[in-house]
Amino acid sequence: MQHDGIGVDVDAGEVGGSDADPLDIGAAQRGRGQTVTIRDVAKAAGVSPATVSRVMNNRESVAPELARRVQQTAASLGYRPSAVAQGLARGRTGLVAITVPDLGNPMFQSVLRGLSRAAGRDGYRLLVTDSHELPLEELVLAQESRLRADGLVLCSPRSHERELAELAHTIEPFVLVNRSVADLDAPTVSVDYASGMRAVCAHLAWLGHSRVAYLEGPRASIPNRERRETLQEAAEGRFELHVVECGSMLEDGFDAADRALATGATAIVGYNDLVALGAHGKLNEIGVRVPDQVSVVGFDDIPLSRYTAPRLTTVAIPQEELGREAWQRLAAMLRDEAPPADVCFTPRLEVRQSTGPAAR
Amino acid sequence: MQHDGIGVDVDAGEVGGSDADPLDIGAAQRGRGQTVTIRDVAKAAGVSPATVSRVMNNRESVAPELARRVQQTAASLGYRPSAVAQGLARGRTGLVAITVPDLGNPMFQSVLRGLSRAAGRDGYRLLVTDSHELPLEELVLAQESRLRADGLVLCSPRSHERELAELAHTIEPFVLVNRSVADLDAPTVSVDYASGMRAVCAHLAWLGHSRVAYLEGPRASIPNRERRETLQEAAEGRFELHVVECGSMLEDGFDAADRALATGATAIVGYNDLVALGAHGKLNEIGVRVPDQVSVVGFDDIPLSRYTAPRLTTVAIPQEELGREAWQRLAAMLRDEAPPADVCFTPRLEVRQSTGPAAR
DNA sequence: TTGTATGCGTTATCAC
DNA sequence: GTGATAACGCATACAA
Repeated sequence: MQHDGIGVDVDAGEVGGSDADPLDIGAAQRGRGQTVTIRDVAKAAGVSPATVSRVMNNRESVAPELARRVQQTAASLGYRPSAVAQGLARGRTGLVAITVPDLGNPMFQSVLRGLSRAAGRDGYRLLVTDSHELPLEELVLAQESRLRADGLVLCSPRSHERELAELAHTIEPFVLVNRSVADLDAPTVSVDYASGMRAVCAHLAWLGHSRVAYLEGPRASIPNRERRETLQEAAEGRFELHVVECGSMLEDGFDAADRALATGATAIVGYNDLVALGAHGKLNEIGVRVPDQVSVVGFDDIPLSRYTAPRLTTVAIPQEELGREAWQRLAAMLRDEAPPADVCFTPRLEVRQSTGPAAR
Repeated sequence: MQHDGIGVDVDAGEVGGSDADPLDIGAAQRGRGQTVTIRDVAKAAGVSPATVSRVMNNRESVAPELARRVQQTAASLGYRPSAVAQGLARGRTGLVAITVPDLGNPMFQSVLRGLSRAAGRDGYRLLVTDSHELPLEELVLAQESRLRADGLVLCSPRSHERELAELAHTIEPFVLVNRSVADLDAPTVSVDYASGMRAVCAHLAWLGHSRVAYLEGPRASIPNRERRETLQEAAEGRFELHVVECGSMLEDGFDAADRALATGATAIVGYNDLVALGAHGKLNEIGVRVPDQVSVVGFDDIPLSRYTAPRLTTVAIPQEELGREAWQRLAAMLRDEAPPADVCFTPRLEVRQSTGPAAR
């Protein structure tokens, strides 16, 4: 702020700078930052830009002593290579993009963390995009962020298969998390939701529940469809299932709780933990005791579900591992290698305190 | 994460990997993607690259008909401008970096969302970095991400004043959220935590609590210091205050609850909502009733605190607004304008169900 | 209105 | 080992 001259003209006409000002050597003609370029360092150190580049990248072929000198002048000038220019020259940005339906959902955060850690170890940074559960924006955002990154992780994409398949080539290389798409040979990391949901069913049936409400997730969500359908199948002959429109967020669950109760259900299964917790919040507010009067089940096992009162019974999925596995595949593709085979995790039912025998 | 220098990237040696492929002559020599460049479009449309550029950027000075033709050939070729090249040529990337101490904290997510929405409206995307509450990594990460973006938002920085001031010029332009730094004229968006904490004090005193435990946040956290000190001052003559080491996450609160109880406190104040909820989880587990036996107070008012059982009494801070205001200032700087004056929000005590009269 | 020629900051391919 | 120099893909003064 204080260093560089006040009011450096936005678009100084300096370009032709034939007048070599000793102080202001060919400075950037645009914007703030008195950008120190590789050339400035080269000039100051009395070497060629190529050599400076070699030194900065620890290329072996530089005389040790020269290297030190260059490093010193670089440091003294405060030289910092432009990531953008490097990106252009190298053909890679060192960035990996990821789009999620809702950054506010702890489940996606965990995936993010897994990805971030794994990619970070390889020197990659994350470009995060939140599509706000909007299928239409999703691919646009994905395309756009892919443009600034070397690869993309599509987390729980809500887009239609057709559009996804159509635009696939524009976001390549990418890997799918939480969803597989026919006609697409993109590496996929998924979870066997059906198995998890069947476990929930068995659990509730065993507890004697004869009427269950499912708080349905966003219509565009494939995991929701899989969970709902599995629930419907598995409910057959065990209990009556009522599907209640809901959503994916706390508020949605809160708002849907009434409708769930109206079905006479003694157990409520949420599309995810947030929805389940939202519903539980409502039950608490209107004095319905959990699990004495009504049982509540979530899905995902976000960190918080372990700390609520009562602790939430839920289906645990290996969230960080999803991120790690996704990176493993993307990294392979970035190296022009064949990615590891698709993987599908089997979730585990985490029985805690929010479920109990059916009230009678 | 790795320090810079060695092992900059795993695949450094690979670059030269594939040699001249007879198929993609003159095309990008590296990696996948048979990149369609502006030149290809120009050639195919029979115009100059400059014209294509004008068309792509909606410059007025192109004949309507020509423009359409160019657009069509561009579309048919599947041309998509390289964001990296644009960044280099324009001198701006369209990216804004933000570093937060913990992406897993809903409080920061809300700030993120506010920033994302505001910046998004101006065509900017977010480059998010999580410093994992590590003061040492923080600035390194910030510098690095700043290099790929046009500006930076430092959210609740944990770094020492000195280092921050020293490296300030390397991350400019930037704005501070949740912390002001003397000797630094960076635009700042903050919250008057002291006022919020005093409200908590008054509330607890009024409820008759004579012994209170504060679950302290990370040592490097300035907000923690401010909250703790305010609490200590305001406690004078009203109640006995015990400061308990804790942290910033759910687990930390859970683990610290025992120690808080051991002080004989009838009220527990958490550094933030997560910690408070974690502690509450523990209380629930060991059968201590909230608020009948022990009151619990949080800080931040994350969305979830409204849905817990009992609903959490907490200090509400305008999270999304922090993000919005931050962008307003950064945007101004990016336009070479003077940023709006610093702003400091006054939080509001949100009295809910987790606090009650002192148990006696 | 359109084309030409540079520049953006680095990397990489050559020669030397 | 080191130094010119051509990409990298796009934007933009300037000339036409």
